[in-house]
Amino acid sequence: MDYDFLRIEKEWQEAWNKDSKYKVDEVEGKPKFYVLDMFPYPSGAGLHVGHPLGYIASDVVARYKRHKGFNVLHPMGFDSFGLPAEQYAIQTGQHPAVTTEANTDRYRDQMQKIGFSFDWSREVMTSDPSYYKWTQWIFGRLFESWFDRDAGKAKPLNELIKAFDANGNFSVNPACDDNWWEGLDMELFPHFGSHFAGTFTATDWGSFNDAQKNAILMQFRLAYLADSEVNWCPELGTVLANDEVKDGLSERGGHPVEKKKMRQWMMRITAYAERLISGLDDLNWTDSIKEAQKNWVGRSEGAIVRFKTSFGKDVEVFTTRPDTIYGVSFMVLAPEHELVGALTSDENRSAVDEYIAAAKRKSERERQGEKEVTGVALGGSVLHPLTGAEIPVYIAEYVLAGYGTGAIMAVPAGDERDWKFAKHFGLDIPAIFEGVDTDEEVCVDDKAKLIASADLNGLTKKEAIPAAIEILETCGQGEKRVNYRLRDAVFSRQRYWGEPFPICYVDDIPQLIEDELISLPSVDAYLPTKDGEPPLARAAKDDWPVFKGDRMETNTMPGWAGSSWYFLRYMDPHNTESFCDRSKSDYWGQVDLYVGGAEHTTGHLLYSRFWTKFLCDLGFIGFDEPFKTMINQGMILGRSSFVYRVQGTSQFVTYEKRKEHKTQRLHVDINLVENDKLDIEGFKAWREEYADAEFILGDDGTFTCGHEVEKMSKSKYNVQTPDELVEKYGADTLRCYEMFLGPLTQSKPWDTQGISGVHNFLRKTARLVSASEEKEARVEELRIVHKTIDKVSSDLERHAFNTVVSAMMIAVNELGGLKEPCSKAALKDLVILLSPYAPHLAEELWNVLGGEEFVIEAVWPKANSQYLVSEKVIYPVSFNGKVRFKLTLPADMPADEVEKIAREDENTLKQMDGREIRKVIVVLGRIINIVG
RNA sequence: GCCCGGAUGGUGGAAUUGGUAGACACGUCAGACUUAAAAUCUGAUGACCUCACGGUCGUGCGGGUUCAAGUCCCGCUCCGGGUACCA
Repeated sequence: MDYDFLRIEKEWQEAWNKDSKYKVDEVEGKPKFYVLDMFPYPSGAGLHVGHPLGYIASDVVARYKRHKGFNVLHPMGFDSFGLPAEQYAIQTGQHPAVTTEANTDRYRDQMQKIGFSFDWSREVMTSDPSYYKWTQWIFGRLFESWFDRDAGKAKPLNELIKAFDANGNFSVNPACDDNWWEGLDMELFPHFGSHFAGTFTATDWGSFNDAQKNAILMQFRLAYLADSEVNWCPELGTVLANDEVKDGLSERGGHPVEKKKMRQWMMRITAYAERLISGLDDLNWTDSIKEAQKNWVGRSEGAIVRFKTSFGKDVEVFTTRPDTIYGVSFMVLAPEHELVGALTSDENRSAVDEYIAAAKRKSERERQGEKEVTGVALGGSVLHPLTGAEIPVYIAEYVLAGYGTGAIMAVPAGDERDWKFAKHFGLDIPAIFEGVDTDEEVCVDDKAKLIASADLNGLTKKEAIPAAIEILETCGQGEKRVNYRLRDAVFSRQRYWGEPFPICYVDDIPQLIEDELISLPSVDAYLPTKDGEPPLARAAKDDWPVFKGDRMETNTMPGWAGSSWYFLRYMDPHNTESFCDRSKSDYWGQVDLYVGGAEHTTGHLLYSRFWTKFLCDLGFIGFDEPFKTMINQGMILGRSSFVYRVQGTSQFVTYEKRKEHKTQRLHVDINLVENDKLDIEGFKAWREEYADAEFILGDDGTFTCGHEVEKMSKSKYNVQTPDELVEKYGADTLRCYEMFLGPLTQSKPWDTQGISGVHNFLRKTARLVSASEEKEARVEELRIVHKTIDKVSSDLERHAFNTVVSAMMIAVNELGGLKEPCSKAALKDLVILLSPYAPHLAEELWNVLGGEEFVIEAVWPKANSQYLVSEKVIYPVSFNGKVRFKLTLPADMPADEVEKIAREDENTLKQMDGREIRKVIVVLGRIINIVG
């Protein structure tokens, strides 16, 4: 039988579609399994072979779980809001929705050709109004909620208002910024004065007008407005991400970028900091991802310490080592710290200003990477809270404004960086550790006992920390504090192609527009306005589908808004009454297996967890972690091919002889190369300049290309799309090959050299089946098949996708090596094993073997242990660990008998050569080791 | 700088709990079939020494534990990813 994969794949895809084989519904009583893939952004370039890697793995699992009797939810959709479509719209004027649709069509088509078992009836698209209506709705819930620190969960805002009505803010503990009242516009509260410290009574609250109440409530909402510093590029009229800024200029166009405070929507993810850490415990994720998330949240325990100044304002520092407070000899502020100006003396001012300006020009990254010790003294000083000593104040890049309080107390004796700083500037290093000469080296020993530290003398770090905090609390100069690195997330974007906010303003007070879809208004251009307003500001009142209040919010939501909850929408994609009916989310529950890249560790995965926890707190769903088990697939790198041109000529020299000439290495399109041999005619036709190329061939008359593993990119001509491979070898081959390449989690080069081996395996399988006969299965066939069932099943359970393919290859080789043709009965089980990997061929072969219905619905075979045990064991006999010969013995022979036979074997006598056997180790069924 | 991965033949990789290192596949070489080619099939293929039998070395490097180490421990090197000098 010829393996006509094109016909087979087309036919069976049509057959499955006709019967809607992959459409699922909730079935009470049937166990569910939810397999989710990374949400793709449909770019104009289409899928390349790296994309399907994870999709194939998840599809294999989905199919396997169906065979095992699970009701499998395996959906696909598109994260279709995004910058490239907007960029294209700016250039061409074409509405991004048009581009997006064309791109999603291409993606869908490509995926369908690979034969994924997605339930396409559940497809969602974040840019579809019927989807983003619910993204807006979730935003609305966040806007109308606060986080109760005492209860550790989010609650509706009206509960907070009730509490304010009853007791002011004395009996509630809502999550908010430190010194939240500093975020208020004090002009709104003329009667508060400068001593207002954030407490108000029920009477106060009752006396507030709407604007005042709103301003206060804004400090506690989970979605709130605040001034946030951004990279503003006036020329582009837009805000840039950190990595879009290089040396203070925009990467695109090289325009100046300035720091600017802008009123932005924010998400209070910090309220969930603790739960984002503790929730990791129950997840089946790799330790490295959990670690990265923990580090990102960055919990550290320590204390706030206040240092007095001469002008009445304290400088607060956060420290994890309050025990070393008597070792403080100077203080360092971030260059951006608000008190820098007040602490700077006149004679130091110009040096300070210069340092600040230099720091400002550097990106955050550059500042972090700086190894040199830099800083400058302000001239001013603060008072030590316990000793009253004058502490000089510096600014330095290594102190970041965004972490802690943006100020540190420096203890050079006990901190590496502070020590280097002190040495560099010749500052005091007070000795505070017993027996350590901290003038010579910094002390990092946690067991070191404190000296010269008053009441803390003789204590170790562990004992002294609580003691120090107590001292500070007693004198009112500080208190215990848990600090997080995590910052609230900016949720506004000055873009067109994103979700509009369901917000309008009345007298500058934001109002939530409930129960109405705010779809994107049409605009005349997708650029910011001349005044730097976002593109939506171009829409006139009539352009808006809904226009309320004085003006509409003109920012849009960021890319992660829609992708933070898509896994929920898949459960109930067409619901017009709710984002997802509770009965559906109760049935499908958490995602049982998520296959995605590690690049989303600190973005998408954190935001999804945040939204899931929030929706759970309000009772909209019944679980508070989205992804129970996660596998992170590795990157697929490209394998570039090169030709060598003799310099200054149009002569090209084959790889082996390239050193005989002075050559230039040029990328050549990998489509013109097979097994490193160049298609010379194709090469000549590739580009006009090569039409007259001459070739210095190898001794075998062929032209060999060089190669290198690089990132896949258009400019390197090494992009491999799945389409060509599907056409050339078939989807089943592509699927098997991507799995066969190696462990899913590892990055690896894409190299089509090995694909023929996998294709061959499928062809051999087809041949084996077509040669099979209707007869009873023989024991030797059953041994092979059942061994394979056992191996494939256990490998799939531990997600070892690559070794499954090897195991099936071995089975086919062994069955093919038998003297007689195989029985159809034995092959049927094998074809079921094959079906998750090569569903089309499996379906075809199942049909040939006379299988009932569809193979994709067949019950997964069970390995019969009767065929797994063998009567004999081949023992390798080693001497001092080196294998010398083999002994075939009955499998049930007891250890002492095995040892006896091994001792007496003539090979043993020969190996020992008269020496005495000191010891014999027998591991039953495994190995014999003789020590002598 | 810090954190997390990784390093096994010419290549991708296998070795699941410390127990025969190199499964499976590619590539290469040789052979069969063929007028020839393609396709297919068979065999060889870690390095070195040896006609052979056989032996020595061998999982990035240096040590260690063990009857036995790719696997465990200590110290390095190089590569990849993440990143925030996190006080």
